[in-house]
Amino acid sequence: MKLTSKGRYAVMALADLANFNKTGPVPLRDISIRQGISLFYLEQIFLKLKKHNIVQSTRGSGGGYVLFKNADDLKLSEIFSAVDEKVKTINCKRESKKGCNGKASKCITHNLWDELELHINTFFNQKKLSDLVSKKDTQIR
Amino acid sequence: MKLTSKGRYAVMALADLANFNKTGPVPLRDISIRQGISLFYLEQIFLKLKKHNIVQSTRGSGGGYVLFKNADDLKLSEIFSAVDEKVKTINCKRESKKGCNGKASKCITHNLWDELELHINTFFNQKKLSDLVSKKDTQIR
DNA sequence: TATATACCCGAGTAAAATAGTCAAGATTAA
DNA sequence: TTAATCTTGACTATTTTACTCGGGTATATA
Ligand code: FES
Ligand code: FES
Repeated sequence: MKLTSKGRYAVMALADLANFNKTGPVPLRDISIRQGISLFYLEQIFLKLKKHNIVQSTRGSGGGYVLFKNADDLKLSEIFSAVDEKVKTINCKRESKKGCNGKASKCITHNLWDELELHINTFFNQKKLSDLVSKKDTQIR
Repeated sequence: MKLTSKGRYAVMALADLANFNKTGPVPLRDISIRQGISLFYLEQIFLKLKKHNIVQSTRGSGGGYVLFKNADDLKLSEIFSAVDEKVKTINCKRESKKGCNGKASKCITHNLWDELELHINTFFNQKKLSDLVSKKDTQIR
């Protein structure tokens, strides 16, 4: 049970972005250097973030990315779902109808994993990107 | 973020065991058939469970496994740790001292993942194997 | 307009983790 | 003895992950 680097990097990069985009678009190269994440990998990630309206882009020289909404309105669950970091604890082949192994009934552990998934998702739904941004910046405003 | 089948199977198999071991040792073959888990794979899993004193074994004909302690005393966290199903959300190379990428300071997301890990482990610490066992059996006693 | 900066996008690949298999043996009840 | 059952270590196939690459397009600015 672990996070993939895609999810971790996405949150990291967005937290970085939130810290630096007050002065304008932030290029990926800066984030790459500051956070030590491969530029190519970041490109992949930000493409998805853009498609899900989490960031906006400006092309060309002086361009980069900015957050689409305020950091206090951005839930971690949105970020994760944008980059396909899913919480997947159950094993049902067909999620809605049949249980594990194609049997019609649910297995003995099904409800447990369901609860677990709910428990984890609650965490991601409560946490906002702003919870990560350095206190200094938010206090100044 | 997902559970491995080792963790899922371990809990499944132990729940099955808890349901059937009142009459004596339960052979893996029965569990394998009832739960649809490969016998070979179960062998691997139960070896670990035995090493961690979660089950006891009896060899030979009529043998099998029984729970080492009561189902209400057995936390899911114990089961998971026995089969190496770890909750691992952070990326620190050296867990105790240095942060990600070998930098001395913690990265911007470190505390977040720490909280997440705690949140998940709380769930596993609260849940007991007995929470999975069918109500019928427990009501009879 | 030339040039550098930056995003855009689809493929491809190497390494790691996972899931599952197998063979040969030891112990015990009947 | 024989069949049932656990014991152990090693092996392999598959899947997932993490990352790389190449060849674009758009835009600012000198
Ligand atoms: S987890 Fe859904 S039926 Fe087993
Ligand atoms: S997760 Fe520990 S320093 Fe980044």
